[in-house]
Amino acid sequence: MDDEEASQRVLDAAEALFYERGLQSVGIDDIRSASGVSLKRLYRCFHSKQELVTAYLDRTDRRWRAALADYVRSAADHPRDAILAVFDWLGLWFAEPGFRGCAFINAHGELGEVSPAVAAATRRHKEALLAYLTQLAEQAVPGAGRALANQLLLVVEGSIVTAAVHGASGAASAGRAAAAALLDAAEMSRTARLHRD
Amino acid sequence: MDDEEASQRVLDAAEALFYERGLQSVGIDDIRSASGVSLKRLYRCFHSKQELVTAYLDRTDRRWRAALADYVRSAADHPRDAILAVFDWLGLWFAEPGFRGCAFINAHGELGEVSPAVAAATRRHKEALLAYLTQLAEQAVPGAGRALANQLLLVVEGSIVTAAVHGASGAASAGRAAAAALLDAAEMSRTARLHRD
DNA sequence: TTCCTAAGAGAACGGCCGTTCTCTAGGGTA
DNA sequence: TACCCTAGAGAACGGCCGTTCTCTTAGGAA
Repeated sequence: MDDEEASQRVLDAAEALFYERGLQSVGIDDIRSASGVSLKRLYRCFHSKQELVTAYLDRTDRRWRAALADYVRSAADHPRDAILAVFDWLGLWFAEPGFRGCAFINAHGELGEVSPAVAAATRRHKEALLAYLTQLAEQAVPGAGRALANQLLLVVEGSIVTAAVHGASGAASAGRAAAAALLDAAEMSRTARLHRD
Repeated sequence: MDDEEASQRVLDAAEALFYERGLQSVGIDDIRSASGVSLKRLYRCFHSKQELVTAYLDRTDRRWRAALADYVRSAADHPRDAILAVFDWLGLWFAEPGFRGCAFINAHGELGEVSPAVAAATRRHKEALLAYLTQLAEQAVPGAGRALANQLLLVVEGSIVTAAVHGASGAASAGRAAAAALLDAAEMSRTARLHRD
């Protein structure tokens, strides 16, 4: 086993444990025994727990956003459907066993004030999500994308949090319904704007 | 200083520290020195850290919901305004120095899987919030309160999370705009329903 | 004043955690 | 075979944390 594979194994174990139990509740030794990588090699690949946390958050960010974009791309042809497909994907995610909300919101709530690295990773993730939603919203309602995306972001975050606390039931479909209503409102105000000018 | 006053001081210190830094980052000794209450008395008033965490969450729940309801009651006369006033109050809260999101979402993200007491307190708080929103929504759009409240809850949670991560800017006003659009949609579908029947 | 109670201060204890160090064993090379 | 390098296992270390215990001191009752 070379360092590359060891890093992957460590990161896989860290992801599972950090996401399930939180950052501080998981010790390096838990990750060591779950990954089967020796402590010496673990510390050669990741120089500290902090570095491992950062790597966990970064990889989760990339994978999560890629999975969302892949689903939306393959599930929707029209811009409006793309936005609704976001909530379909959320529903699938919420129903996965072991779903426990947004890794970034959880990490931020736990260590956002204590660890600047965690706060920065969370901000990056949410800004990238907002940028993606803005792109979808701008395609659906040209000229109103920014404002609509800001609202959609709230609904997405709210769905995730509510699903995490209450269980999956209904959070995704309520989010989808809300998104549809917000889309309608944005489209209506756009046509009104066009008629006025 | 009697036990009653000591309990209050301890709870005040615990609230400030837990909310700012999270549950696990704050030690009993931090609370002891911040409150000026001796360790012996502290453990007489609260038999463990867990009990103190629970007391902190319970008091925060009561105070937070009372502050929201008081503001809404005094700021709005009509049901629709009451719902919008929720977001005005959120905007004031977000702007407070030291705002760091929802104490329950933070606690749940940190210890929701590890501590059943934290998970239960979070669920109670969010259910009470949903009940309150349902009551407001039912007054605003009779017959559609439940569905509207589910959507409003998502927007409220999303606003809080977004304000915590991104800073206060805009989360409350975007939430207010989204709530207005959702209210409009619910009212429109209600009048359509009335006309049809 | 003398005794008793209770409270405060903080030492002590057991345990865990992140990180480093040591010791041992094994595999490649001459 | 003899040597060296590396990696793994896990002990060791320093530090913190929740909780309990001890010692001292002050105040009230007789």
